[in-house]
Amino acid sequence: MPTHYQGSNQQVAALDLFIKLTRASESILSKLFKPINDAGLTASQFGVLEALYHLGPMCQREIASKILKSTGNLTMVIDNLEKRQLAQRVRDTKDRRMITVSLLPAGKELIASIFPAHVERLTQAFSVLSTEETVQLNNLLRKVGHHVATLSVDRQALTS
Amino acid sequence: MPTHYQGSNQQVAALDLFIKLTRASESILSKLFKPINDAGLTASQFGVLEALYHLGPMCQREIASKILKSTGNLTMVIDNLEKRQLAQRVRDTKDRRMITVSLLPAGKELIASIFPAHVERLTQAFSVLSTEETVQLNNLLRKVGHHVATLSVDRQALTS
DNA sequence: TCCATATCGTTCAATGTTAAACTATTCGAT
DNA sequence: ATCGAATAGTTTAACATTGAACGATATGGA
Repeated sequence: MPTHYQGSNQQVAALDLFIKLTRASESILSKLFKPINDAGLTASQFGVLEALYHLGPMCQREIASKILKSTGNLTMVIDNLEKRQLAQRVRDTKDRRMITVSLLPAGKELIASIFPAHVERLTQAFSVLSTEETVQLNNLLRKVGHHVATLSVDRQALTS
Repeated sequence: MPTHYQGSNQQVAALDLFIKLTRASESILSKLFKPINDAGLTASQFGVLEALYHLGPMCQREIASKILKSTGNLTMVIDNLEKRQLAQRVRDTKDRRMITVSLLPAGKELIASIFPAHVERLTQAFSVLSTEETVQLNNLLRKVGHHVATLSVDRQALTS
């Protein structure tokens, strides 16, 4: 997948790295969620169930921030989980703006039955890396991630 | 962002790495495409225009394989580009099943005006890494990417 | 020539996704 | 106490995304 762009070496390297990063991520994601999709869950639904399973009941805004989605999106995803009796909404009595979402038995069973195999596949996927390489990758991603988070305001203003 | 899961060290490390990888990818993607969205293009539209810009006219199936999307999806994205006079469809006269998609002047101008700044932001994003670190990250991602691609058939059968 | 098969693109149904406008509720400052 | 600001969730419009079914076209072999 060569980059068809004539720029400086640094620019070509950045484009190349960007493509590799997103492709690796997408490739892992699609392979990983195939069995989950086959089990009848979308990635978003899985994300919500997993959050509720490991962190306990939460309001929708909390879930949204955990899985990095908009609250409007959460309304739809949880609608679909409710239709299938996998989760439930309970209006908070103290603060009636909030709705606490929790797993129903069917949802708990489902996520409990799916999650271990998911982790196993994930472990398999990264098993090609040595312990040291894992640490390296972790550090490099953290470095880039933090840097990009920093860029936001200044660069946004400069470049738009 | 701790992992709330009790598994083996290897499993916890894999989960952690997976989260970092996808978050880094998503974080870079969202920052990077913000200015492009502001310019009135979605990520998919940008992807199609960029492919046509750097690789020349192509049929929809080729575009789909370049940007890793389904052909059904391409129909919609190109519909939207056509509506805005950014690209055009031309039915192939030799093989009437195919449609060659090419840039219209407005599309060419738009992508030409957007792409350099895009590359610059990308370069900025990765500028936090040294040349050596860039090579490292590249190699690690290639390693994982290739391995995951390999897993497909066997694991899919085993785990579903 | 004719037919089975493959290929290209479209359509459909279902779900996801966001930003923005909106409703209901709460909270804080005066 | 009241009113303006903030917060939680919903709705809407527009676009994305896929898999599966489908129509049109091409191709190769009988």
